[in-house]
Amino acid sequence: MKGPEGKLTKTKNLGGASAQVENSSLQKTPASEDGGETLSSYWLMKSEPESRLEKGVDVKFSIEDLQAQPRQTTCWDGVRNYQARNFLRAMRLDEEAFFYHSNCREPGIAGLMKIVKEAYPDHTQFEKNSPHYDSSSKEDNPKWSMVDVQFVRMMRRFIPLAELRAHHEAHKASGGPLKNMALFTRQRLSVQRLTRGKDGPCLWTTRQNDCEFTHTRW
DNA sequence: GCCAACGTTGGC
DNA sequence: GCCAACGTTGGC
Repeated sequence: MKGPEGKLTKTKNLGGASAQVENSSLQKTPASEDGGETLSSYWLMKSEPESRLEKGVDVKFSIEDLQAQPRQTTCWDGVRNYQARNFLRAMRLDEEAFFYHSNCREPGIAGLMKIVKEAYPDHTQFEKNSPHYDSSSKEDNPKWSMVDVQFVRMMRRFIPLAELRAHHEAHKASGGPLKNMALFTRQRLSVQRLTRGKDGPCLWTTRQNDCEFTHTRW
């Protein structure tokens, strides 16, 4: 597939040089003005980019795999942890999520995607041959949810785990924005919210920069 | 409700 | 492939 619509999200050359926002207060998010009650969030979601069999099924799903999907969109199935599930349910349309590669040779943030459908029941919980089948979940009261995500773009530069950790460690001492980053404080959580500092989320994107927190840029 | 056993996650 | 971290299960 990857036919006509592929261009939407790839190699955007619009805007490019003209945007000259500086730190903080930039990037208003496409927030629909609904009384301003809900601040939009950024998220981090983990997936394994290298092949691994789980109940005979390969669970590999890299950001390249997302990019190769029809309309570059997929459902994010298989989350079986309550805290992670609750974050899925808190996600709102058009919010952005960092795609994190885990359990692989080079762990780190590979790219960006956005939420294109809010939480609905994860059908794989009812599929007996799914690696994520849950016999305790009933169709009339599903336990597990998923969202649909769409590829936005690759990071201009891959951000390795080691680099995130170095910032996290430094911020633990300095009180910086990544001091409580769930990647390190909630080690096995596969869906995470990036917490807000007073100027915004601890980690987010801008038009000019792939990824930044407060005044540090990647 | 405690907590040991167990299973999974995920870096290294 | 090892193994530490940690969430879940289930006996009591």
